[in-house]
Amino acid sequence: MAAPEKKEGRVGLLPLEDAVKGEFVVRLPPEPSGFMHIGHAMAGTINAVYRDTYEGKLWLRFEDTNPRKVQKRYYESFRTGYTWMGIKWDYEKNVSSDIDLLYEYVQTLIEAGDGYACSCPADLMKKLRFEGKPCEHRDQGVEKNMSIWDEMLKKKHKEGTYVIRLKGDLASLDYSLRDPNIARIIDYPHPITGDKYVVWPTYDFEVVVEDQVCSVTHILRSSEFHVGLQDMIRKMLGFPVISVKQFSRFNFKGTPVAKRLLRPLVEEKLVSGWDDPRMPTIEGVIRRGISAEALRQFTIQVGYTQSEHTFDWSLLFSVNRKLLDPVTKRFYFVPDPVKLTVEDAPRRDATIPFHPLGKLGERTIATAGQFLVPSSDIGQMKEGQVFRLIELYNVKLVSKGTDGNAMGTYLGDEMVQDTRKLQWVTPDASEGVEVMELSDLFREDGTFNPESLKIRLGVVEKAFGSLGPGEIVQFPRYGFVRLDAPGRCVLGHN
RNA sequence: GCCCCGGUGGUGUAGCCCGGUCAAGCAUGUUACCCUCUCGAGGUAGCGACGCGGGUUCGAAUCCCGCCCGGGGCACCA
Repeated sequence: MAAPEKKEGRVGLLPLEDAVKGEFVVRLPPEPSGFMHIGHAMAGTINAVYRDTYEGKLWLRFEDTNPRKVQKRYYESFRTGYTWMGIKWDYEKNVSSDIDLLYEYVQTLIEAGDGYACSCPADLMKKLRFEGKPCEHRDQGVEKNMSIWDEMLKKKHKEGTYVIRLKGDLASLDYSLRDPNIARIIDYPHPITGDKYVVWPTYDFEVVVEDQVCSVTHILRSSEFHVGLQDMIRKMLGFPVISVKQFSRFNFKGTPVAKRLLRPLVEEKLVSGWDDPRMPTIEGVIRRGISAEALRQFTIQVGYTQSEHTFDWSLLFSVNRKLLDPVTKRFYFVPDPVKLTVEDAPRRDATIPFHPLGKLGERTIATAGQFLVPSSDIGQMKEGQVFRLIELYNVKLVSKGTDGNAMGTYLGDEMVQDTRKLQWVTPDASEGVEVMELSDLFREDGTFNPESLKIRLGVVEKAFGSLGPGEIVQFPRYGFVRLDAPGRCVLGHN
């Protein structure tokens, strides 16, 4: 009888039923108003993976239509972030470079009687929209609208005085369709275009035009935008329908991505900066020791859905660990060390491979009975107990000692079953190191977790000093760490 | 208040469109054992879920209705 087949889970992202190979265009639409974060990276991965599967093209398009929010350094954050992720985009543009084109579409709508200039105060308009009533400007005529529009472009009106609205559907139960704003005056220098423009298109209008201009065939992005409104605008402009697939935000437990929550942490110096390893920014993720490949594989594994979700970091860590395990060197790190003197110890030069499979080279450590070992191990043992110094020899604990001076006696080289094994360093071939131990930035109740960073002091073997910043190794019996700066590591996970 | 979208174990998902093969798969987590000179990796086994209530049906995680809960939208933000 044949054994029952083992079922497999989903492998890769679900296919897009309406995608055609070779005729597939997607886009990454970041607003350069903050540093790129892990959610951008995951959404970018999804788009890039589909681009590859359907042999299409990928746009990197900066949605920089609010000069008050946009900053130059953030454009670069996304470029370097996507590059780090291994995401290659086929085309790049800034929406701010298409302003004249966008003006033409605004004008077309006004001329067609679909748009009008409105000077109602925001709160009045809000009230009217809520009640479904037209404002006094709605039917003032194309000529009047055109002359105001011209004046707006000629900078004759101040910010906050006039906007261009669409004649939407005042009766719609979807309130966002009730005469939405498509262009407004923002008198503030733009990092790219300077003070050339003061009239700026709003997102929902601009994105519809840009997707058409970029020949986008599929929209795959997180779900904080209104499909209905964009469809309405698309229809008014005579653009074909585009396939939209929305997915909800990628949240990680204890690590929100919202700038509103993160900025105070930076400003109040509760974290070291936007690149603090506890932060969800790409810089933070890198410092945590997560590899781009791990993030990529993780994204494909979890996929995307429309339901709310909060990933446990352990899901990502597991992927990261499996990628790291076969390629990282092992170095002995002793947290909270205590001295151990082994009596009658033979002088021994221990040659130990950097990896259990022996493929990453080896180092030799000279020993003479003096060691540093973890205080927690000594604390947990009883006097008289036998343990083993890994790759070296057995020791019988004679005395735990007071003030961190344990004593032991040499008990042979032969491996003994079921003995505790301790990593060790020698006092004269080791150096101090501090390790940043991380946990959730925010507690369950949404407040900052002051315990989110703990500094563990310890000593690491001399050979570790040959590594450069950015390298990731495993400290056996402790975890995978990334060398952050000389003398400082970040514990990514165990 | 109104509109839209969701609710599968501790966590993330597959299945739902086209009802039976689902006494619900995979991953993560956790427990035990094996392996390993790491508390890592690998192996084996166990644990653990269809939001609630009705209905249709021989049969519902899948279809219908009501309820509850969560998220998003209703900006001169994106």
